Amino acid sequence: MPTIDDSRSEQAAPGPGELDARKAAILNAVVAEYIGSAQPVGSQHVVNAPGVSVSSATVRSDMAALERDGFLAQPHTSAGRIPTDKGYRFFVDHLGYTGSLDPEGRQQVRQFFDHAHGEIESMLERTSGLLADLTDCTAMVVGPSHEAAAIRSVQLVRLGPRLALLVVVLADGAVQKQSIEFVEEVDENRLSDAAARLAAHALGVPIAQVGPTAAGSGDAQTDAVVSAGIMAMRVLGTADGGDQLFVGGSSRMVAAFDAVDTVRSVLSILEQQLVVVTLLRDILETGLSVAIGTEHGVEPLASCAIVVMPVSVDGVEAGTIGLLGPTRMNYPLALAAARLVGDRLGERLSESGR
Amino acid sequence: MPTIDDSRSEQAAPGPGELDARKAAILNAVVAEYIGSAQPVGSQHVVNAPGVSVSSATVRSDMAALERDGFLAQPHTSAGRIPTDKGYRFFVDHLGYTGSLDPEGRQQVRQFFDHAHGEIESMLERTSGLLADLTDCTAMVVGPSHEAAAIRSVQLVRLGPRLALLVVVLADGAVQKQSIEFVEEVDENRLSDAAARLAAHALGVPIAQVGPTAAGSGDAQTDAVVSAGIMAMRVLGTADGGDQLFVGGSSRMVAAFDAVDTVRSVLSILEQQLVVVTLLRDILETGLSVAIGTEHGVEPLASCAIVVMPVSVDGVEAGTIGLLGPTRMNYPLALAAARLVGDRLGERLSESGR
DNA sequence: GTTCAGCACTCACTAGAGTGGAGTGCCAAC
DNA sequence: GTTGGCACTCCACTCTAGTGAGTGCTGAAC
Repeated sequence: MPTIDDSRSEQAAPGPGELDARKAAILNAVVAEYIGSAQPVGSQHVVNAPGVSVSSATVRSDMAALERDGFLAQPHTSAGRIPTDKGYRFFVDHLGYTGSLDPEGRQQVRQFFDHAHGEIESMLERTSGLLADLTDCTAMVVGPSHEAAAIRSVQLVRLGPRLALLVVVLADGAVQKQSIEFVEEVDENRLSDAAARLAAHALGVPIAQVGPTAAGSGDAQTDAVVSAGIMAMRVLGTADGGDQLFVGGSSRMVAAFDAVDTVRSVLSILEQQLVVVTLLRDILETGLSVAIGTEHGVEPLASCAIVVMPVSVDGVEAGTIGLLGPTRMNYPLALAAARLVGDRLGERLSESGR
Repeated sequence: MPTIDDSRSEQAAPGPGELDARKAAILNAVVAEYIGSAQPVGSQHVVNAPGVSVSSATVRSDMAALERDGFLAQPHTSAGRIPTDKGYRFFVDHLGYTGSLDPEGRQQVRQFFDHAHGEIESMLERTSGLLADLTDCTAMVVGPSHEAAAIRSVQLVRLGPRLALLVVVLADGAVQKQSIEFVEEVDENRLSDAAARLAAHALGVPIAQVGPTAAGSGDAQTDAVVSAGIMAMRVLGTADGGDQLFVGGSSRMVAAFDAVDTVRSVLSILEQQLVVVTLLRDILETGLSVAIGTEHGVEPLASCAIVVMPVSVDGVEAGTIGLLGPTRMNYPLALAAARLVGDRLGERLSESGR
């Protein structure tokens, strides 16, 4: 459909939803400036941008066209333009260069991962802080899902006469627990018998695929303990409890909006783990790496944009990184930071256990 | 200096730092109204308060005296008065009735603990949400310290040729883990030997009191694993990692202050686990249950007040509840909520394991 | 000497008028 | 299609009263 024309620039023929090269340049310039200044951008500010070598009058007529097409909006007549969600969308879709972080940022990331230590949870927590620092956004880090991790150890630890703790260790180093209450006292022998049978039933099996029943032993009480243990494992295997969320730099949302109500509702969303985890997963599933405005469907975040980046551990998409900011966030920076940190984090998580 | 007069009311002789009955009533009325309205309180608003049956002119002269003594302040001449930190301090110190929650609140607490279930972490997390709901403050819940809990189980789970995970289960149901990396490959026998010796060394001992060394076995590699395991346990036993903090309702700080900067700095404090935990501990140690303004010494929280309440598990102070709000927070409500929820939570944590 | 009505005064807050300036849309000329 | 010029729009800011809640002071009453 696009025809090659004779122009010296790579001016694509504007198809539906497309823009000619100059309009695209103007739109990009408006978005870039608005991201920096948060002020409506006038035609005069754009004339010197690369790809725009025309007068301000021409820019104005192009801007009017961009407004007609829904890429820009005017707060009021006689004000400059601000991008619409559609405008931001075009901007991120046409980010030509896959930008990389500035040297200081790369240095910071390198230092972080050189000195990173400790258990996975604390590392993810600190990663969220790093990302928030780099991008001035709120960072969300979802830990690797344990669904696929094989069970390495199953143990029943007595806590009281009728209470025990099921402790499951997974191949990826995660430890999960679930307390089990018995209807009647269980003696030591039966408990260790049950533990042995649970181990036999579940060792090597991914936690999400633990079967519902195991062969009976003849002893009713032991059987009861075993089936309680299996039930507990199946509870652990369901997704809800498995995903850990770490949110860093939520205070950075305070300065992002003028309206106090907006800040408040955004922060309360961030307090709801399940909502955030689901949101990130949904965005990832649609194949996007950026969700702008209402694209994700969570209404209180309508004035926000979210950058998501999967984290691959041993080649499998395991965790997720998310960056939350106002729609006028610095997309190139956010994307670059998410990509770099995501890659490094994935490498780091892959190599542990070698 | 102050003389006892013939008054029919139980006017106490105002000692140093004390106030006569009417001034106290006026101060309390000002604080109470300011908490509700967040507006400077004029003399006219106070004349009908209990204990103040004088004209506004008299109230004015008393207010002037209260201002001289540092209990009240004026934003500017010809404005009403607002309480100073000292004024709030007097107010909370003389809260006559140990108020209790309103019926709906009590109902909410009852329902919560009737339906509370799941592991301790998620319960504490949800408790922080409950407290935030009840008081409209930000709630902080510090989980029971595990220092005194005896070790019930020690296990070494292999994750890789040179990597194992130390899993320690404590009597209170907590599970802690620490990964251990070996300099050379360790075979299965040595690993289980080491695990057995670690268990023998540590079982029944509180995690914070695990001894530094255990008897050697003669086999150098096993000894190395054992001592690595002991080291790991001692790391787990140090306080830092042990205290878990759950913060709920941080979005409620947004509306508490006019200044965006204040909100931002308060929220960034809340992101620093260690700072918050230390802060709560410090306040508790001074014996206060309320720290107002600068009393706690954390500068960014100078316009905040903090209500703390220890949580007793089995008669021992184990966890802590904290409520953070602006200095003009609703102290009676916050104190009542913290006390009730703290008590119920303590009961709940005590009974588990029976 | 404590209380109180009266009074003059203070000062944030609000509304309205005026002004400057950034920005637009339109148009005729190139 | 592009451009300089021009009239117009409208926000943001300043300035100026006017308003009203609230104060401090004073002198008289109890």
